[in-house]
Amino acid sequence: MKRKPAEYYGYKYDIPLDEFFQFGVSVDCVIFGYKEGKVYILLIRRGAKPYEDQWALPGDLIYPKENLEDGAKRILIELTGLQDVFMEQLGAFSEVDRHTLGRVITVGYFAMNHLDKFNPKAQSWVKELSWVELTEVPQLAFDHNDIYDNALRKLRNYLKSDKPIGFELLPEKFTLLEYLNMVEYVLGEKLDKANFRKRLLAADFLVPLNERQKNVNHRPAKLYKVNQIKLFEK
Amino acid sequence: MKRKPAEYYGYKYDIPLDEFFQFGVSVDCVIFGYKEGKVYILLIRRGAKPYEDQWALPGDLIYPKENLEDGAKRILIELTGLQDVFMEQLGAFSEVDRHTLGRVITVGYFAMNHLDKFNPKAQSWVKELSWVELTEVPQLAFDHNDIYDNALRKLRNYLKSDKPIGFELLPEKFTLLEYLNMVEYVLGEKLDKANFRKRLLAADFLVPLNERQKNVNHRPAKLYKVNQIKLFEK
DNA sequence: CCAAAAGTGTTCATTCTACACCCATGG
DNA sequence: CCATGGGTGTAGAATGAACACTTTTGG
Repeated sequence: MKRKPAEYYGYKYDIPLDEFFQFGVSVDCVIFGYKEGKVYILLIRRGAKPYEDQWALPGDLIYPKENLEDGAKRILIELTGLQDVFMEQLGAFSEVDRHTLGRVITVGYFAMNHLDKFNPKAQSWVKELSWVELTEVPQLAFDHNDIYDNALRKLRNYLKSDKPIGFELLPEKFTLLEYLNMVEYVLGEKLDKANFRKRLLAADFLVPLNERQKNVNHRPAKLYKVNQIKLFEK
Repeated sequence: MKRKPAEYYGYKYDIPLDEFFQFGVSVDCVIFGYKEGKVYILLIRRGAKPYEDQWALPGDLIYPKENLEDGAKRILIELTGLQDVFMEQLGAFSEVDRHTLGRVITVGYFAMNHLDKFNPKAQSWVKELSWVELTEVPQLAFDHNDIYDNALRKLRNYLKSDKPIGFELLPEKFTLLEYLNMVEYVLGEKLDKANFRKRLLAADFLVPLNERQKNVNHRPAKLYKVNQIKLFEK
């Protein structure tokens, strides 16, 4: 995109206008995944400087003709093949010295899905890719721990809220207890089973299926799925 | 900030790395102000292209060595003289064609204060400055209406939440009814006076003063101030 | 029959809501 | 005395927390 000289626009800055246009912009994604009772985030081992070989959130510079959301979706698809996933912006992180490559502002994104569907594939620019349990998240490159903390806070708020977005983490069919266990895992606290069931069913986001668990050595639980429409209305 | 050549970092992009570093980054502030029962936001009439002469949120490109928060504070101080005001990030707005000057990503900021203290002063780059009632916000330049909508939603959530941040809007000493009227104005709905008082006082954010209204032709109301410490703890 | 998890019911305390009513001041 | 807003009390409904209990399956 060619720019006209600063005088045209009437700007009067104390440094040349060009120096304002030297920022890089990146997105970094906190991708939560759930499988068999545990919640993970997707981390990469960096294959490029700076912080080469260190663990980091998956992220990338966005292209000159790309907006942030498309950038975030691109990363998600490249690494996981996932499309049409719940995604939300976390905010911008902009400390002057956060990136050694130059002045780079990053915007965090938050995504959720269950892990049953896919095998993440490392791209050329990534040395290693791994789902890491929430309790095991190591020190990360850049300010990525800040971004992660932000995302975890948001996830917890969602799980506690009237609009339990956390369903996105579960497989299509799930039991109420499976959902409860996931919530307890993320919140790090025990909740009352009976009250949890009642509140959840009263909220009317779930549709009971004519299906039950199989091959369990106890009374099989009823399976539910999400009523996407009701969830969206809230 | 000088950058090393792309090869040094091991990046392999399909376009030269320099093209990633041509973004401008700006902040735009939604500054809420309260006076005598009404809530306003501060708007400027632009003195530079693009959108010259149109109404817009006050904002500016951030400097190469400045982070977003400092940029937002700078704008607030330049236009209003206000320092140490409650501020919060709203998120990034990044549509590719949102700015004709070049590729500019903007980050919205949210601030609140009461208007009794100060007279905003237009800077050289601003043709006109005005406090506009919430109900009268016109069409704005760029995507500024989106940013404003976002901010208003946030303000409403705050006023409804357990942590009523809206105190920032009020003068140092205020009556409960004054606060109620402000909340009703912003939410656009009537609330029950008795229940509002009870909930507010139970939340324990307010300190009653040994002072009452003067020269009113009805029973004078007790004045309160905010217990900043309690508010911070929540 | 037992173990284990599914699922229900009941009680009590707390909070919310609606609304009636009394109080203090200026004029 | 009245008008005006300030300020309180209460009853009933709704919600939430704690916990005991019943049900259904596999083995």
